[in-house]
Amino acid sequence: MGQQTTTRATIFDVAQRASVSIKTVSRVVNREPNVRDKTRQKVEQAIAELQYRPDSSARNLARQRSHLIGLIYDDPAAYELPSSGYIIRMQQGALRACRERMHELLIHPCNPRERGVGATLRNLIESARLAGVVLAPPLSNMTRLVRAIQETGTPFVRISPGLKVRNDRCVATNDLEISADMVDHLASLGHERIAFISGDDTHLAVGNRYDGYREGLRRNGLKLIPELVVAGDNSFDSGAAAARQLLGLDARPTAVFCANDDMAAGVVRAASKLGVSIPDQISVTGFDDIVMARQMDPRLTTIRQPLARMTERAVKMLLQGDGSDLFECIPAELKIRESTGPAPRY
Amino acid sequence: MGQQTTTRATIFDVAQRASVSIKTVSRVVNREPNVRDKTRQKVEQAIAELQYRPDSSARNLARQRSHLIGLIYDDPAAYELPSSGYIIRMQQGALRACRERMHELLIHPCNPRERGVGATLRNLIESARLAGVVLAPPLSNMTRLVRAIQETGTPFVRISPGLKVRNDRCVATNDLEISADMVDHLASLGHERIAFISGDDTHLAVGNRYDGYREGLRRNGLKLIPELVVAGDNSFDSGAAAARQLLGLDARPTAVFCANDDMAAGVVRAASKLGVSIPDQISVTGFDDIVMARQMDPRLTTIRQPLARMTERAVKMLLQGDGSDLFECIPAELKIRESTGPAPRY
DNA sequence: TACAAAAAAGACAGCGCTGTCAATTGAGGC
DNA sequence: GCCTCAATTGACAGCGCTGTCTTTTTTGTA
Repeated sequence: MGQQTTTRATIFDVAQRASVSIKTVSRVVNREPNVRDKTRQKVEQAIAELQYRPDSSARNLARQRSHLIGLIYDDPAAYELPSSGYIIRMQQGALRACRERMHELLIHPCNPRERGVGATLRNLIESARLAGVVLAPPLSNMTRLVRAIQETGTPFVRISPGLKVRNDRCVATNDLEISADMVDHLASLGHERIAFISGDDTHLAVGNRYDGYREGLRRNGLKLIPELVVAGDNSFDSGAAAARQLLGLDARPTAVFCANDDMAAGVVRAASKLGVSIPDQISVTGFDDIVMARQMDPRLTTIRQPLARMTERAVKMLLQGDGSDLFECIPAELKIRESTGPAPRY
Repeated sequence: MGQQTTTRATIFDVAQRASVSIKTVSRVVNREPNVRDKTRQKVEQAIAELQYRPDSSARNLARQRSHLIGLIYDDPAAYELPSSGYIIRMQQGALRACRERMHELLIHPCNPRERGVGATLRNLIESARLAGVVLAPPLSNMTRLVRAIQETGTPFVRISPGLKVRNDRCVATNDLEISADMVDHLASLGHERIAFISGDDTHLAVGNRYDGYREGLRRNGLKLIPELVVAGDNSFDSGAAAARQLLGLDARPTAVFCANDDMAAGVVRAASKLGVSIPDQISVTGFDDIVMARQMDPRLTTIRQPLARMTERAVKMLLQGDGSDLFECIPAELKIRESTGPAPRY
């Protein structure tokens, strides 16, 4: 229809067309108060006619901060981790909140072992003048990084397992509690010899899961049997190896609680190779609810962290403005499926 | 150490400290020519002392474009797709190139079925003044979206399977050719009855895979047997269903080529439930090389698309400046593993 | 030593918006 | 109708940088 001027309309063009000052246009665009209805309409019409879109760069410069939220997480490329689901879910939540608040999401995977990450991070945050930063685990528990971000003075929220509150904003989940609940579930099925395969403990989360396991045993009147606690490294293979070890025991466990789903998948594989049937002879549970958990046979009983809701909440905290909410816990969920069943009778 | 002034250093502060004009500082920062070595050093020292970081907003405003690259892809949240690995790999490649070129990556999943996506996209691109846009499949083949982006006049590159070149920049992969290669592989193992499970064809890619399958049959002197071509929908379950159908045939196929790994996993599951052993009784191949492909038992023979390298290349094209490269094809790779073996003798 | 030409450095006007504060208008009370 | 006060609206100075054009300095040459 209308002829496209070669240059984009600016706030000035709109003001002229609506016969008001640019400040009034600014008020309308930013939904500021003190604009008469009739004026607003005039302006809105001019905006529509000119297809005016505020220029973020100019706005950012004037406001002294951008409309960008940074999501910072452990770079999977640095390790070959199959953690894509984890990351995607966090991105999804953050994106939801960003959209709602008219912000955009900048993703910034980073390798914490690299020299100078702190400086790089500071540089990004300061030069882009990020409106806020969400720091995902396990980075959220690395003092060096947290400090680097603090130094910029930019608002940030840590996504953190566990409850370690500091003086900054944090969204957590009840991973310790829910791990104990998983033990409850197993205990209620009659299991007494419940093994635990732990993971790589750079993830603080993993420690919490173990603590939850112990808490679960305690409150179900079960005692911790040292030989049933095996160290894994979060990988499928380490799960399989741990399973072989556990299944070789004279007194086998009747259930295995794995600190993550990958290891649980390894356990399932190893068990089926050894002809041990799940859940008839041994129950297996994981943690994370990765996509594969629903595609395994049997489908894996596991724990689903509310990752998307956590980052969504985090971004909202950031954009709320008031530093009110300092801490929030969003509960994880037990997903009971077919890999757990009644304890076998001997 | 040094006292932190409460406000950040600006280019003006640096200029003053180095006793030069702001323009000279700008030249140094942007590596422009015509700066004497001695001057440069003076400026660099001042920059270091003041911890000066150029303000992107100001720079973007002056330059009339941002340092942001937009990566636009099909929103997995809109479908419950387990496509996270696919997305992460594309992000990784784009991020690599962005870092190298001092740009940042904005991710923008979008649901093409939604009303007004085009407008939203235009709005994003224009108001953020993106430096460039990378459009991932299957969006890269949707005329409506491509047109919306074209209208903004912002440089963009389509990541596309197949070779359908238009007049814009595009990074492709040889999915048709490599699919035919997969058939070569099966044929070389003695297979003659090779089934194909197709996927959802909103992904143009899927059509190419089927074409490649047919091409492969042709060049190996095998004829297409209609009852061996079954429609799936890219899901695990549809793969399993298709497998049951194929295995129920009087004249079973000895190999199944699935248009993606999820379906292949479904096939493997269904086969093992039916007591059909892989690869002894039937060979199975997939497409995508998802993480699970390496964790299945047997590990899945499949095709790996160079997703990361494709987006990396795309971003580089964008930032190259010269509109030279219009089309580039990066070859996919055959990953031969244990799910394929010699055809059974009857 | 002098002079033209090239190289280096600077001056300054924007880029398109928001924030502050001043000016104008409208409403209500007398 | 006039005055006061609050509600609206406008004027204008930045925000921190880059692009263009001008001025100054240096280099090469006769």
